[in-house]
Amino acid sequence: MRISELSRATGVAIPTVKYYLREGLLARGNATAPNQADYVAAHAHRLHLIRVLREVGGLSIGRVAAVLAAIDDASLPRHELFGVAQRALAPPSAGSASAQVTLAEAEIDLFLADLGWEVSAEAPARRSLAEALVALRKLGRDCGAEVFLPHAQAAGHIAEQEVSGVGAEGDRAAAVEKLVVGTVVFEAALVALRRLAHEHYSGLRAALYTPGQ
Amino acid sequence: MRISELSRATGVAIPTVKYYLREGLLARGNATAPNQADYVAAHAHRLHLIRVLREVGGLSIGRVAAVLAAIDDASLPRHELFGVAQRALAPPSAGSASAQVTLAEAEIDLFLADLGWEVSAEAPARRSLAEALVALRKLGRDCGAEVFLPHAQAAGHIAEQEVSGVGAEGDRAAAVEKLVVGTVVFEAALVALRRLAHEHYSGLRAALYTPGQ
DNA sequence: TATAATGGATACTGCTACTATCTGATTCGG
DNA sequence: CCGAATCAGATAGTAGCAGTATCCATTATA
Repeated sequence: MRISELSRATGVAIPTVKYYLREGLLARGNATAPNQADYVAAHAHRLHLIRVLREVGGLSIGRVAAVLAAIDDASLPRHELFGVAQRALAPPSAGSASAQVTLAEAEIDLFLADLGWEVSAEAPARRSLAEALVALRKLGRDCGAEVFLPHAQAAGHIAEQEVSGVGAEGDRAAAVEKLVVGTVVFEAALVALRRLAHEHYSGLRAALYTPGQ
Repeated sequence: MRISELSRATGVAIPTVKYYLREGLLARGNATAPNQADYVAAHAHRLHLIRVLREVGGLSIGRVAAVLAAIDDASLPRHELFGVAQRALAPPSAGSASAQVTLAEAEIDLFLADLGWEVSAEAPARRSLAEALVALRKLGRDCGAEVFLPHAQAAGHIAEQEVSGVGAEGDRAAAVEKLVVGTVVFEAALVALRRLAHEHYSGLRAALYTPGQ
């Protein structure tokens, strides 16, 4: 497969493919001549993965690179895959937290302890949750971490099912990829479904179908 | 309150405040002299809202502007608020869908019908969900819309509680704002909680605490 | 009154994610 | 076997976004 076929097969423009090659996201094809290289199905798959992470997951190219590095790193022990994948997927938390956020993080820790959840102190999602709490307060809602209880229960439900569904089968790289794709794609799906459910449970369907009223 | 006090009170740099003024996200202060304007608490609140939508919600300035326009539009009837807010918050869906996505959308419609959910055909989240399904397929997972069933149930649960919690009290603008903030902030919280739950339910805590092994 | 800060306009910057162009092979249709 | 098209790779350029910086003629302040 030459670059133009790869491009056609995946729907990614040739200059973009070249850009990914330059950035090291995509391995170079097997060179058969100074200006001829052979790409195989694995290249097309990798290209699809890159695009899904970018477009569905909204990851930057740099973050995609980190995720791919985790997928490719054969030295990672299996039991660390989940953590590494999560860290690679996490948004680049803005350096040091404000005092408000640090305070909120402590509240979040208590909340998680009440739930019986054990998470590492470095989990990026801890910070995100604290920031969400601070956001609510800045906007005048005087609430504690317990506002998140319904969401925590729902999240716990899904996560339990998802984790049990990820078997140990397949090779290591395939397993990390599955983890990453699951995290990213089902997150997008969950968010979309919540919004659809909002629409359903609020009574706005009629309003949307008859916008004139 | 002068601009420097507004800046200090909210933690937003003065040039950034000026940028928001230029873009019309923030109303100008009441001018008391050619180079003196008075800002009030409402300005600080609006500034906080802008930052939350940007940083927690990840919205672009353009999208923030659309959301604020919906909040400020006094002519919107109350029963359309939810729909308008959702549309304003939605990511700018890339024009026309591919054939694959269009096909997936039909499957999603069936899936939603099976759930008994009634959503408008223009709901942007429908497209997002279809795109998630297409992403899974591009990566070699041969699955139907029913893979989303657990997520749909969880999303339904939360949405039901959230919708029932949003009363009709307060003035109209405050109500839309609450809707928007709830959608954005609890979405971020839900996503963070899912990741934390992943960490808890997979057995990776020990691995993270003793990374050397 | 000297110094600093203000509001507003205009111009500039840094970053990201591509695009475009160039070059010297190489392949392919006739 | 020849000329047009295509190729891989390198280098340079672009568009858009979200601020930043600078300038100006005031106005507040020590």
